[in-house]
Amino acid sequence: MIGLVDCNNFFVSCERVFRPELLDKPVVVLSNNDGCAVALSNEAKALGIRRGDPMFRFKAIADSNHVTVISGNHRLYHDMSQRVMMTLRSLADDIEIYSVDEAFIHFDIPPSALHEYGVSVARTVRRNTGIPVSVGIAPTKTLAKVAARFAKKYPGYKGACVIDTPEKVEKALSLTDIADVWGIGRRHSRRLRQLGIETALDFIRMPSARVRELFTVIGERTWLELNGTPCIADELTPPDKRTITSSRSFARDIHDFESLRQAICTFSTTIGRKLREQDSYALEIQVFVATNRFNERVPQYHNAATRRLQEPSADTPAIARAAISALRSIYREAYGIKKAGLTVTKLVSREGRQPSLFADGIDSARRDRLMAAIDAINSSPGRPDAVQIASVGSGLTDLTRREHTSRLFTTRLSDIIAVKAT
DNA sequence: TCTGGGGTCCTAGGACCC
DNA sequence: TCTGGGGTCCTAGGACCC
Repeated sequence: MIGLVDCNNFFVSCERVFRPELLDKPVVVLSNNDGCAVALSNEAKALGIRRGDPMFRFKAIADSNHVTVISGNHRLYHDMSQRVMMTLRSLADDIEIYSVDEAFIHFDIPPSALHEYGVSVARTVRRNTGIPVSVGIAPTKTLAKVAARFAKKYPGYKGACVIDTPEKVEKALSLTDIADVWGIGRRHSRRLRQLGIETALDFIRMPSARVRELFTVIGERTWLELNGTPCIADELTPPDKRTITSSRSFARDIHDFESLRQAICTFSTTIGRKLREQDSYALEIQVFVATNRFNERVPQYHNAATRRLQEPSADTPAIARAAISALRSIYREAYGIKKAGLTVTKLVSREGRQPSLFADGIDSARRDRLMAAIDAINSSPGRPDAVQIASVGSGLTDLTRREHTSRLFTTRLSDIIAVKAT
């Protein structure tokens, strides 16, 4: 048996830990630029606001219902995530971190004690971190996801639902809409509905060959998992990323090259740090720019350019230089750019790094030491951006909008809440 | 006026090899 | 007039996830 632990309304719950006055109130956490709803409390969902809705469209509802809207504070959420995962590690034999708010847990518990175990996991995470979670326990990961949905939906489960018999599988799948199955997205669920498949139970009764024909081996894997055959491998140590992207939409259309250049340098800084964190080196970079696809009144332009680095690199200035060169080749004065980004690809490990025959004058060992020194300074508490490359300039601060910020309750000394005023 | 960011995997088709 | 068989690698596009 495997367990799935899923944090309820995670970003909203993080904010509520430090602002308990928001409990039982409608709360929405926004994406970059305060653009879209990315997390909602149950009370906000009940008002009809949906994940992904743009703010300008639900603003009237939010204003008239006293909805608290908060700009995303991802450093806080990341820190809270680590606290949740640390607690899970103490409760399970092994954990697989699946996303910022979800983890699979492995354990050795007798069948009769599974529900009690799940309840205690939920209770302990809540007590240690303040974050409410739902626990699903079942023979496969996809079924554990189904179980966790029931645990979240029905308070009677006390936070944990176990699916451990064929009868329970059948009951649960008959009550699960096909669109709510992990691995079945919008397109596939629409296709399945056209074929008369409404529930997960209808789906597992299809012939597997038919499923494979329609949805390839991925769909077949979901079918097998729902039928009780585990097909999703355990990943106890997460594999290195194969591509790394940093990108942003801007609050307005950007018409000057200099602002874009500073944005690209900021993306290079983020990507350089992430490459070094996993000890990878990139051989290729791609820059893209795009106009506002929602605004039909402005001329549209999308373009991307690729550069190959002289040798595999995790050196922020080297990446930034190549990225600026690529940006220059696709920048067109006539267009207002709404979104831009940088991706590094063809990543290799330290051992796989082959120096260039022609890269004269690059002392990569020296550059590595410089980057390591910068990373060491920037990772000291409270100073994430202490040392920057100068070409970052003012970075993204003037280009993006955050009007409803919350505090860095857990990572900045001056933001820690006072329990009692002195 | 205002619409997010970061990933993975699979497949088909083209280029190329012997 | 008639034009093979078997393979790899890469990329773009489409699907999915959080």
